[in-house]
This record gives sequence, C-alpha cells and structure tokens, in this order.
Amino acid sequence: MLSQTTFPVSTSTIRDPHVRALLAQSKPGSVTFFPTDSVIYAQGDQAGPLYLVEFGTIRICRLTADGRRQVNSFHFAGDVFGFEAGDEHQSYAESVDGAGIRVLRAVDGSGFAEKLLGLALRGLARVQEHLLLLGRMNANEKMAAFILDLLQRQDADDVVMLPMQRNDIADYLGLTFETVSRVLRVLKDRRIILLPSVDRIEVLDADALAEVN
Amino acid sequence: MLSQTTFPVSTSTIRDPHVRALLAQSKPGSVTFFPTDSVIYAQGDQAGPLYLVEFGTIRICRLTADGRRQVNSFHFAGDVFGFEAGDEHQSYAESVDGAGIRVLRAVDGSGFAEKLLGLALRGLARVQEHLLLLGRMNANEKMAAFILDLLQRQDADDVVMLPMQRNDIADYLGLTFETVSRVLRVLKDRRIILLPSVDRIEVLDADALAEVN
DNA sequence: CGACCAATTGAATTGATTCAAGGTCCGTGG
DNA sequence: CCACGGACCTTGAATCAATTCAATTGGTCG
Repeated sequence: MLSQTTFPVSTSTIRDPHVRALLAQSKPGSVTFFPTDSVIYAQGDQAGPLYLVEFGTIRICRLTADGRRQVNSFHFAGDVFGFEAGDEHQSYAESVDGAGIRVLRAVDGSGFAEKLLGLALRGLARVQEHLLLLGRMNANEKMAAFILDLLQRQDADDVVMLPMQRNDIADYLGLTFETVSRVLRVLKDRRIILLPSVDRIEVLDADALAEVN
Repeated sequence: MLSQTTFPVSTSTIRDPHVRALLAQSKPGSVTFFPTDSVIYAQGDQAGPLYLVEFGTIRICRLTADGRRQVNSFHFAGDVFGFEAGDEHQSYAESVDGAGIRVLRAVDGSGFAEKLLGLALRGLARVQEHLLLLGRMNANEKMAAFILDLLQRQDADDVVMLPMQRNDIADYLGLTFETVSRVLRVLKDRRIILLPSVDRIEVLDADALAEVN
C-alpha cells in the first residue's frame, strides 16, 4: 500500500528549519489537491491537524458579521498553516490558485510542542508586523511592503509572481481592489516596477520600494 | 533571604488556566515597579524572559522608520507578555500607568513549551482578531469593539476603566486621538455610553455597541 | 466570435486627518 | 486657598486619501 503521494517527498526540499523539524516529528499524509477557491477548512470547523503547502497558494481569512473580508495571510509552498488556539477554527482557509496540501499529524510522545512553538511564535511576529502595516501605513506603503515581502518569500530579487487577484491583495492590505490597481499604476509611473502581465511584477528599484512615501 | 516580593503571591488570584499552568512551571522573580511611560524592554533587546503583570497596564508597541507608532496590545493584571520569535524583541513594552511586573523563568526539564504554546496560540488569535479590526472596520466600529473587549477583560458588565490615554487608544485602533475623541462623543450622543470622567466609560447599551455601524 | 470575469481608469463622494483654537484637569508654588 | 502652568482632551473647519459608483478595457475559454 505504498503510493507516491503518501511518501514525504517534499521533506528534502524544505528550507525552513522550523518546518523541517516539525516534519521530522510528524506523520505526513497524502497530498490533496484543492481547486481554485475551494475551502480547506471553514470557520467553526474542528481544529487540530496542521497543513503543509506542497504547491500553490492558500489564503487565511476572516469575515465581519456583514461580510467584509480580511485576508490574514497567504501561504506558499513549504509553509505550514492551520494552528489555532481553541479547538475551533476562527478563520477559514481557501485555495487561491489550485494548491496541493499535505496534512501533518503529530507522532506520539515526541516533542511536538517545542517544534510547533517555534512556528507559532514566528507566525505571531508576522502578524504583528502586519498590524503595523494595516494600522499605520498608507496605500502606497502597504503595496510596497507587500511586494517586498513577496520578493523575499519567493527568493527572487526582481520578479514577483502574483498568484492571487487584486481583490485578495486588497483584502490583505485593508484596501479596495481599485486602490490596489491605482497604486500599482503609481509605482509603475514612478519607474519603480514594471507590470509585464497582470500576475507579474518586475521590481526595477527595490530601494525605492522600501522608501515609498 | 526570603522577601515578600519573591513569593509568588499572585498565583492564587490568577484566573486564566494557561497562565496558572505556566506559573506552576516557572520560577517567579520579584515584582518590579515601572513608573508611567517607563520602558520594560526596548526594540532590539535580548528576548527570553516572560513577564507577568501584577497590577497596572502595559502596552506593546512598534514604530515605523519615520516614527509612527502602532500599539499591538495592552496587558493588564494577570496577563503574560514578552514572548518573541527570535532572540531579539521586535517590539517594545512600556508601562502605561505605573505597573508591577514579575519576571518568569522556566524551570529546567519541565514541559514549558506546551504551556507556552497555549499562550502563544491565544496571542495569535487575539492579534488576528485585531487584523480584522484594523483592516476592515471604520472608526466607530473600532471604538465599539475596543470598549467591548475591555468590558470583557475587566470582567465588568457596564463600567470600563481607561488607564491609557487617547493617544494610546488611537495608536491601538489605527486612528488619531482627535478621532477617538469624536467617536466617543458620537457614542455618547447616541446614548450608548456615558463619559463620567476622562478615564471611565459607562456602557448603557452593550447590544448597541456590538451593532454600531 | 461572443460571453464573462477581472482589471483599469475616471469622477464624485466621504470618512478620517490635519491644523487650529479652546477647555478641563491637576499639581505646584505663592 | 487660589492662581498659574502644563498636559491632555475636546471641538471646529478645511483638507485629503481612499472609497464608491460607473464606464471601459483586457484576457480567457467555450
């Protein structure tokens, strides 16, 4: 009963030491494919398992009572997501662009908590960074910070792929999709970026991005 | 060498099971008093110890390069703060109103990580909640949510004490202090709250608060 | 090709900020 | 005890950044 998908093929390609450590302590399940916009878990679902992104992009979101959406985070290949405080998810996870997800289950008796703590603390740091962005940055600064974050996470030094659409970016940055569009135009007009296609940004001047008004 | 302040007097009065569990696994130091606006730890300081608030209020903040401030959280008596991802604090902690802080150090060999994980995950949940507030709520909603949060955390059902000043609230909610002032006036005019003094809110209609436009 | 969905762009509006002027509170010293 | 000074808070008026509403363009897929 050995199938390819149950074998932890991804382990060797994971860079992040926290994730590597976690993988070593867990029993990876098979990879499941989630088509664009499909739900990985819903708000209110039982929490518990962790998820490893094998490929593709997922978004973690919350809704207000009247349906406004905040995208808390995006996760790419190699990222682990799904840990929650209580036994219920207060946010929901969706595939952005068709993503392969592997479920991770803790191996009994191992120091799983230590490994998970490292990831949780880093998640906390990320989110706190995002508080500063949402609370104290203007539209241009938000977009610039987003592009720089993607540059770094995609390990590229000038081309950023945008697997998510304007609406997702807007809900991540606390803007409207029209504003996202306009800000990109401003950055283009200032010769800081190029927009060769709708899902691709070429960064001409990363320093300028970091100093956008 | 037994002094009153080194004895963990607070343990018995702590409600939060996560904090109780953590206290049981740690060696509480003595209580230090931090006067108003004094720094508990600075950005860039070595991280490591955890801190338990004995009395008073503290704020956790971050600054942008040009000095804008985001208050990430407030902590009151019984709250634990100070955990960070790396070995350096990326935010700084200050006393808001004169606070007593006890340092907690892990006892060797105990399951400290498990205990800390619970707290970290809850912190994560809190911060994610705050993302929704900063990203998708208007000024009135932000203020209403803040008051309701304080109501709950102060375990009161109609009177909220505001140990922090307008500026702190503004930087917590991603507003200016003038807007905070104006929003409070709006809520007063709508007969949802009373403002018997500058550091005190009486909630007349908590349901209305939860439904503020 | 036509239909549909996403993205862009423009114009008008608005919510929050900025700038400016008072007001309140509180501690200190005459 | 009261006057003064300073810090914080409130309120008003003008401004501005971002949103809303509306139209158009672009891209993709049957």
